[in-house]
Amino acid sequence: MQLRTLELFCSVAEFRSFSRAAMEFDITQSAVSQAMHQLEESVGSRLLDRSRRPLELTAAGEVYLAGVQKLLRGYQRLEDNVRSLGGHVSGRLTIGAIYSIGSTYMPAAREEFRLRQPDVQVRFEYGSSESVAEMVETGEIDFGLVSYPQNTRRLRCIPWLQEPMRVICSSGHRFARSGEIDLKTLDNCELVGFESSLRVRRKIDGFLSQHNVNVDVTMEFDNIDSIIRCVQANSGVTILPEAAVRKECADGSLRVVACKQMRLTRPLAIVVRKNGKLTAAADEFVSLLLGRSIDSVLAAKATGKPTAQPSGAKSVASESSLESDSSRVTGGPSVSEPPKLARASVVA
Amino acid sequence: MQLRTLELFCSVAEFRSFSRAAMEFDITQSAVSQAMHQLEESVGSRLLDRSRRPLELTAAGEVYLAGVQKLLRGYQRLEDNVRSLGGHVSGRLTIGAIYSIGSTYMPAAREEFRLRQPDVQVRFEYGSSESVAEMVETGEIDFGLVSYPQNTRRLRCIPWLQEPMRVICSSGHRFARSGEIDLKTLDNCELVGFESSLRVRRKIDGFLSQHNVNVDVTMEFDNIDSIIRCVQANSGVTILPEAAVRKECADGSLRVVACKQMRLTRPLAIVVRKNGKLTAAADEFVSLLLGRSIDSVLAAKATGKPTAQPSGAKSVASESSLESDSSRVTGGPSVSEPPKLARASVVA
DNA sequence: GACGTATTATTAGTTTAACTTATGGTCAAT
DNA sequence: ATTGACCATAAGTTAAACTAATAATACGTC
Repeated sequence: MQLRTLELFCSVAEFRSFSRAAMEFDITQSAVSQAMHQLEESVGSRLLDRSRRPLELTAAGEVYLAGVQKLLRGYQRLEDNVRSLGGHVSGRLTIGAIYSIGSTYMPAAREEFRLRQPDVQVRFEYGSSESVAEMVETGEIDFGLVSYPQNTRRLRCIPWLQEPMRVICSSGHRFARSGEIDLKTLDNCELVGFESSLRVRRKIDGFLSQHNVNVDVTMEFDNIDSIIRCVQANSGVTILPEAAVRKECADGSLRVVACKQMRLTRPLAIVVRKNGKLTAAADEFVSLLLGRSIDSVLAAKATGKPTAQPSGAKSVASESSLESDSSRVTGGPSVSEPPKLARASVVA
Repeated sequence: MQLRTLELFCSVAEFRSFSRAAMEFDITQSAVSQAMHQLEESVGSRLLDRSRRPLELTAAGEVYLAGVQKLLRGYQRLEDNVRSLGGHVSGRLTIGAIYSIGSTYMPAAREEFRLRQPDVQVRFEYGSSESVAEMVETGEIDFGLVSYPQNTRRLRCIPWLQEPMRVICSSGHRFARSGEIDLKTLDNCELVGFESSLRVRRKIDGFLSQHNVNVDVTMEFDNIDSIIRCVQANSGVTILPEAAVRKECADGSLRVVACKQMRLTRPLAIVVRKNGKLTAAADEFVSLLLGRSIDSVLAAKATGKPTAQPSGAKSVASESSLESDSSRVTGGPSVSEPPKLARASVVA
């Protein structure tokens, strides 16, 4: 008897429907039907009366439901107890990330995680969003960090950050000396940019043409690091997520050009397998990133209600300068310290 | 999380050994190792300290053990409750049996079972011991009833009856008029018997030659029914399980010839898959046959202790005339009524 | 009462998870 | 140090769970 089957039964009882329970668990109705049959066979008596719509619990079903709910709550408490008692989590943890996330957020996240869970060996794998997703699917990595997330049959994407995209120029560029610019200023400008095959490029192109701005992308790269070095070397201009150039802004080699109309964000997400729970270590890391338990996120998705962030729990994002106001986005060397991770509350 | 994994953990904790727990569950040590690793990962902390021999529970492990034990007991109680509350068991039940068991014991067993569980549709499949075992393995039948049981990698045989073998003759044979005979009387006798390829035949041959009795098997058959008809038609002699000829003894066409030295039994067994629990219906039927819960039998096997039969619980065997004393095994028409099934207590 | 819609059941084929086999590494006792 | 009992790990196999497609069934509607 699978513990999950018991949860499934509770869900069925709650919704009075196989199909809706199936949705909640991201499996097919057929799977639910089979599981419930198996459950009834194992218990030895009918639990559900399917002869009416919506279905009803039998007397035995009611008793069983009450018992199972109590049991599951008990197990949940036990697990929490033991987890806190064991204190530290052990094992290995492998995380996949796209290059830009890896170099931007992971150093701080890794450091903070090391403090919390010193016995977990963390390893990173870098690649494109696609290859990261694939690695999640094959189980090569525990979870992935990607941009422009896409759910698939086996993968679920949990929204993480909306990175503001900014106009970036080298300190030698004329924009560096101008104050705030109008988006129109970019018209007919030469830009360093992403390869046209990348989703981020298409998003930027779409945004600019939407504002009737025509740009000339003279050099294309498939990763942020190359773009940065190119802009530095050639006194160029580009559009990048602000967080990616924090270091360069701090040392003065690049500038964020203030531009109020530049309202474009790059969505980042955590991608996990739909089936197969995360390891305890992975769970902790994700909680650290989100600033709250992953369970609360998934639960919110299921019920449709938005989840309030528990007080005192701050994510990587909330303390980084991502939601910076425009005063910080002027020509000057205004960018603050690298992102620090808040001590997020861990339990669900 | 599999409920079975939790039980496995309890077993590991009890024995302080992976290997012994593996034995109890009839799986390999490797499987236990993997399951415990998975459990630790899911719970999020080490439960076992493997760095000493014999292994010890960690602090977290102790807490977890206590909690899990309570939980499992709770679930067991819940299941019992619900089962009794649901009252009757439903579903289909398919039983496999060798011909002789089918015709001897099953009519009465089926009748008794119908009284207890009127909502279960029982169906029988007949075949040789081998083909029955195969059907159990493929899941074609819920369990099988065979003679000369043999455990395999996937099948477990639960001893059921030891059928006494008797010398049987037709009413016209000279033995029918003699009183008790000496085993030596059979020396150089013509016998109707089983095909030499059958295990039962080899057992009989072995027994007779052990007692220096030489017989001449003039006709061979692969099933009991044919032997019986042959003996009836040709005034022959044979050696058969007593229960198989009860009807023929009752109507006078055959006689059981008393013979004290004839100490040979044919073991019958219930054969089930090692993995995959029985359905509730199958469980009930097996309990009926054994006169006690199957769980008690398996538990006894695991601990090595013999299990006491609960008072008031009688099996098919205990009320049939299988353990007949020699007074009933004389030449006369002494055989009593067909086997009746005791109302066995059902719960574990 | 016939029909359409929404739901569960069933079957066959696929994917995932569990287990076995084989082998290597580790602890403790001799 | 050597041995023996024990647990870990990897690769391959078997069993369980799930999906996809389709049939059967309940209920509301005309």
